[in-house]
Amino acid sequence: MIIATWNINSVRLRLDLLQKLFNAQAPDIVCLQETKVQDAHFPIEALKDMGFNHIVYSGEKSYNGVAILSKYEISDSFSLEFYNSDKRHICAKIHDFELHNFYVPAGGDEPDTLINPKYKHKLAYVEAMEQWFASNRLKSDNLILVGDLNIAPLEHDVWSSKQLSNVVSHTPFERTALIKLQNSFDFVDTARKFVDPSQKFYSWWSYRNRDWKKSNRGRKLDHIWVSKPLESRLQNIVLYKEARDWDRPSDHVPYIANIA
DNA sequence: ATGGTTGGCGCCCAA
Repeated sequence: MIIATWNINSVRLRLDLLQKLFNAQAPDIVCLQETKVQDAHFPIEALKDMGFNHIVYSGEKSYNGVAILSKYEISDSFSLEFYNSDKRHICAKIHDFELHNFYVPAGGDEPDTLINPKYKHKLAYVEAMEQWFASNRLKSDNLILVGDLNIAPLEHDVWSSKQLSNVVSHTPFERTALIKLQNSFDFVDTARKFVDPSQKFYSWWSYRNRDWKKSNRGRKLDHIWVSKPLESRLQNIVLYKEARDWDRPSDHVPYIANIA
C-alpha cells in the first residue's frame, strides 16, 4: 500500500499537479496539508474522477486544512481540534490501521513563547498530540502518523544545524518536543529507517531562493511515522523531488512510504 | 540584519 504525504499549498490551485503525482507514483492513499479550502468548496468530484472514491477532509477559509484521499474504503474518520477551531488534523481508519494526518502550526518567526503566541501555540500543539495518543491509543495499535509537522528534529534534517539553531522549526525546544512525541509512543520514522541519520534528507525548500536546487537549503518537515507493530511491514520510501521543479510547485515535495 | 517568494483574499496575513 503506497501512502503519500504532501503539503500542497492550495489543493484547488494544484489539481493538475496531483494528477501528475498519481500518474508517476500511483499512490493508494494521499494525505494533504494546507488545502486552504473550506469543506463546502472542496474539489471532491475532481478527485473522485482521478480514482479516489474515499475522501475525508477538514478545512477552513484561507488557511490550514487537511484531507485524506484513498482508493480503499475508509471505515471511520474524525478530526481533532487542539487549538481554537484550526483545521489541522484528520484521521481515517483504513483496512487494519488508523491513519493520522497532521498539519502542525508553523510557529511564526520569533522563537520566544513570551513574545510570539504562534510559537507558544506550536509547542502546545505538539504536547497536545502526545497527550491525546497517551490517553486514547495503545503502543500495540496499528498507527500511522503523517504530515507536515513543521519541525526538523535531527542534525541532518536541515542544511545547517548550527545556522538554524535559533530558527523556528529547528530550535532545541522543538526538536526535543518532537523526539519526545516520537519516543513516547515508539513511533518509527520511515525516512530514517531507510536513510541513515548521518545523511542529509529534506522535504521542503523555501520559495525565497532563486535556485532551490543549487542553494539546497532544505529542511525535513514532512514525516511518515508508523507504530512498532507496523515496522516489519515497511517496504521502501520515495522522496519525490522532481515535484519541486514542476510549474508553480508547492514548496514541499511529496514523501511516500510503501507499507505491506 | 535583511530580504528574498508564494497563495488566498481583498488592499494584508501566514508561510
